[in-house]
Amino acid sequence: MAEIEEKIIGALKKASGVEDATLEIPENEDFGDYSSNVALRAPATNHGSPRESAGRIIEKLEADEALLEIVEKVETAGPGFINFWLKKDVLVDTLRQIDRKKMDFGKSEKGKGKTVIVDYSSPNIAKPFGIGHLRSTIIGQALYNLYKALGYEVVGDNHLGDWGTQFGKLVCMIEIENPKDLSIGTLEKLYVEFHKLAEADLSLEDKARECFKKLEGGDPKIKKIWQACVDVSMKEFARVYELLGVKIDFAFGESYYESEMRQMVDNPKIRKHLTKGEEGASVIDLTEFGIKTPLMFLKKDGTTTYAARDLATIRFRVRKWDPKIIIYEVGMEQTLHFRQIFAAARILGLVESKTDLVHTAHGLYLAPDGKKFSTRKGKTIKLEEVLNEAIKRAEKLGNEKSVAKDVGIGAIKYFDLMHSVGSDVIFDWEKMMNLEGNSGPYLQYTVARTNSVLAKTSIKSPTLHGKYGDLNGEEISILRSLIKFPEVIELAAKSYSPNLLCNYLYNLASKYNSFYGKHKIIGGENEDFRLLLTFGVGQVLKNGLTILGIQTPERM
RNA sequence: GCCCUUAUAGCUCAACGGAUAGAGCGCGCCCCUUCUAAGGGUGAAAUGAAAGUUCGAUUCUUUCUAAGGGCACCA
Repeated sequence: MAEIEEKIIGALKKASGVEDATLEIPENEDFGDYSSNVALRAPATNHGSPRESAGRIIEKLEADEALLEIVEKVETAGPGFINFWLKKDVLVDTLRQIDRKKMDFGKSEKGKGKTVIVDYSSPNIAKPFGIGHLRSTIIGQALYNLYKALGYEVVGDNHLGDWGTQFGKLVCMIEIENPKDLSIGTLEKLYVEFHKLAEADLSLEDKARECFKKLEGGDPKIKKIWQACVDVSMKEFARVYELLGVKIDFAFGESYYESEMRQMVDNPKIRKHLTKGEEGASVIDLTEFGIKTPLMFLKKDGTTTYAARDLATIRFRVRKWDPKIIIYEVGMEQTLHFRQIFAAARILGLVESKTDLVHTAHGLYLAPDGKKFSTRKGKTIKLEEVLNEAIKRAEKLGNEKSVAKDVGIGAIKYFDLMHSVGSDVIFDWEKMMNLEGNSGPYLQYTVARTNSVLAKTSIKSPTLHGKYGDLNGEEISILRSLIKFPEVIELAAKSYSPNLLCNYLYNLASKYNSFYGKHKIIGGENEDFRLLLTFGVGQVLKNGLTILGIQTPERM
């Protein structure tokens, strides 16, 4: 736990004289529970070889009585690492803590009093909820939960794409084709149709912009069509969110910032930064931030851009929540856009330096040919189809309906989250629905397995009475994993990388399953201890999966 | 043309500048008279190329090659 780590670091600083001494958790368990490279890092302050100075540091550490209460042995290894092994009692004490804290094990108060805004999901109105929005929704929700676990005030905002020229395009097409119904399917067809026609008829783009200008000007007829599009889309999205089990605190959407934008344009402090670009648009120069492409604030016809809406959003959020961090869980194709937005926000003085602006820039789902899915050409995969297919496959394995839903959705979510945020993911039906190996269902299955073992005993909540015998390698290895759970949560949040939590949980589950296959729990030696260990593993897996937004069925 | 990102096993992905580069799928073999075989065990198999920084480089820097994304009136 964190206290333990701090104690060791404290002792290490005293013994080595290195002020910024750090500890790491070695991947290989032969190198102890914690490891430090202080002896390697500062050859200037030490004399002799790294191994020799490591030896001197260890001598001092071995005389540190406070340290010896928690550490069993300290050794030097390799080129001069100092490795620490924790006492068994300290490791076993983790189980008692898990038992005491239950769902709260792993949480902390580190973020108390600070607010984090997570901008995520943000689908576009009048387009189907595609596979492309899965990453933002799932990763965003995981980040939301991670920061919440660290005690932050967290605000989730679904920044709906419900404004802009795309509606001009749609209104245009609706006027041309005059369709009988405005279902999402029709809207999508019209959107694709527009781009097909616009290739031949260049005036169409201008016409769409005109329509958008009317919408921004408040034309009641066009506003009505717009509202109908929004309503139909929201109904569609609600169904997907329901399937995913995702609830987002707010959904202000881009249209919400209309008046905010007008205020900005009228504000002289902001106005003075706007210059006329080559073709008559109002732009903000960003060269002082090393960005050559100026940011377009207003188009030449005076209508607002996506960028203006994002800046207005920052202004609003800072005023309303005074956040420490604003996380934009948005794909990497918008990297330049956010670099511009963040720079412009500083230039316009919308946000102070105490607030971090973060763009996670996740990789995209690519079609099997390695290319981007295109909404303009209507080439997307609908998320709902993917989710329903996953549920169907889970049902085939003999699960009842509600369990099949948890398992199918769990598989999809885990597949998404296990990839490092930045890398592109090739969409593959088979891999995505994987129910075996390193997968969501593997983790869920392991939890169900611990439940099943515990259900076989008459004891309701296992406790450790008195002494426990010698621990075998598998047991120690599991304990070492369990103790690290809180640190993993912190690291995953800090680096905006839910995949680190996935790795950890998979590793823990696989250690437990290995132990399970090798040793008898009920009726075996150390039964009390093993039951408590089983309970601890189940609880930590459950806590971790909950943070990832994955359900854990009791049985499967 | 300019900018950003990526390159690891047959495939899909991991690896705070650290020690023997980990998994899953696929392939080979083994384990249900034992607590959930959606499991376990075991075998073969990888850092795009070349320099540099460092005690130590998959990780940092430079060049090259390849792929993906972006570059003002889409969001």
